[in-house]
Parts: sequence; structure tokens; C-alpha cells
Amino acid sequence: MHPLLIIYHELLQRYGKQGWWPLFACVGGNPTKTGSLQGYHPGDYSYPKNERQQFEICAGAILTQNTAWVNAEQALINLRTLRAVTPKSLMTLPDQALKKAVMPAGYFNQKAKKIREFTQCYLSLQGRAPTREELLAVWGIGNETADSILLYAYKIPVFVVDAYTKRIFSNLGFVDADAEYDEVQEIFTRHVPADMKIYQEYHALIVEHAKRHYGRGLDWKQCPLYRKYRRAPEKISLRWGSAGSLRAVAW
DNA sequence: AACCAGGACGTGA
DNA sequence: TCACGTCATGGT
Repeated sequence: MHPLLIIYHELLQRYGKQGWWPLFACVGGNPTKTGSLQGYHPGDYSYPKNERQQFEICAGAILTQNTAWVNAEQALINLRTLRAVTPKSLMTLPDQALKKAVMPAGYFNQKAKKIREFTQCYLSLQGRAPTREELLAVWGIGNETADSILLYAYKIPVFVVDAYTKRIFSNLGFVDADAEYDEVQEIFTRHVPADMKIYQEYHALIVEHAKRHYGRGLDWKQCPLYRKYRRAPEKISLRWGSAGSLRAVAW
């Protein structure tokens, strides 16, 4: 078994199933915080159960860009209160109201626009799943957001790479510190079975691990992964990058 | 009171 | 391609 898969199992054993993506818990028809009691759904991969939840995940993926989840969550709750977490109602929402609702997630000018841009794309899909290229063509949707949407909203086995993934696994010696998104993604794709459940858990587990060991004031060199699995990127092989450039990568 | 959060885009070299 | 700068609120 490849170390990247061993590490996955270790994280799973340590932290347990994460139950991503966080969804609204509805108590008495009122929106409550995601992740509270019924919000997360550890071990249940049947979500999203409907288009409402599917769209909620997409909106959340945009709102949480470079932002703590609690802030994106508050923005979602505001939208939910306005009954605007649905494509049609969101498009009829005045720009001012949208920005106000999205405010706690930060970058409210940009994120209001991003959500609108995506919603337009979402409507044009008429229920079918978008391709990665279609998502990337939307203004405001980059690599990570596109892959998060594909993986969590559409259950397509695409490995999500975030800043934590790069930090942790470059520290461990599995990828270059300056590796690009696609490069990191390809390494995981190559060694981790293309199982949507595993991909969902792995990404969530990486975030959890980072929260526990990579926060400020914490020493990531003391984390259990670093002690166990750290390896020097000694074996260097030459590979062709996506742009056709030859570059050395750790193998 | 800095520093950072489950990024993405625009710009000038 | 590369290296910055910009966007913005809220928690620690």
C-alpha cells in the first residue's frame, strides 16, 4: 500500500469520519448552524439528497474561499433566512441584499458576483453535472472550488487540493513546496483509489489535521505524521509538467 | 494587535 | 510563466 493511502487510514483512525460537506440542519423548519448535531453526516455518503442541498454545497464552496467556515456558514444562514439558497430566488435577489447577506464571509463584493456567475452556470446546466472545464470557465471558480463542487455536490471522484494539502505533504516530502495544483492532485490521484467516499474523507481529514497541528502557536513538526512518515525527497525523477516543461519532482 | 481562514483574479514584468 | 497586489470579515 502506498504511503499516501496508509496516511489516509491513519488520519481516519485518529479523527474518525468527518461527514463532509456540512449542510444545514433544519429544526422546526428553521435553518440552524451547519455541523450542529444533524448538520454533519459522518459515514453517510448519500448527500446531497436533493438539488437544494446540491446548490447549498456549491454556494458554500464559493463562500468559504480563503475564509473560515463559521463565517461562510453565517453568510449561508443569512441567505437561507432570505429563502435565497436556490438558483431562481438568488437571481431575483437585489444586489444590495445579496452583498449584505454574504458580508460575514468577507470579500462580499467579489463573492456576491461569484455566486451570481455560478448560479447562471448552474441554471444553464438544467440538472446535469458540470464538467471541470465548465466550472473553471466561471468567473470566481478556480481549481479548488471547482473540484470541491464536483466531489461534494456531484460525488465525482476528483481529489481536492487546498493550501493545507500542499503544506502538509510538502513538509512530509511527497511533493515540492512550490508544486502547482494539478501536480499535487495528480500524485494523490495516482496513488489513492478513485473512490468518491475516500476522496471526500481524505480532504476533510487533511483540513482537520491542519486545524490540530498547523494552527498558529502549534509546531507542525510535532505532529504524528511528521514523525512517522516524513521522508526526504531524495529520489528525484524527471517528469513532464502540464506545460510541457521538464521538471524534477520527488518520487 | 497582528495574523490567519477549507482562494481567485488582475497586473506588470 | 512569475511574483505580487487586491479583495474583507471575524476569530484568536
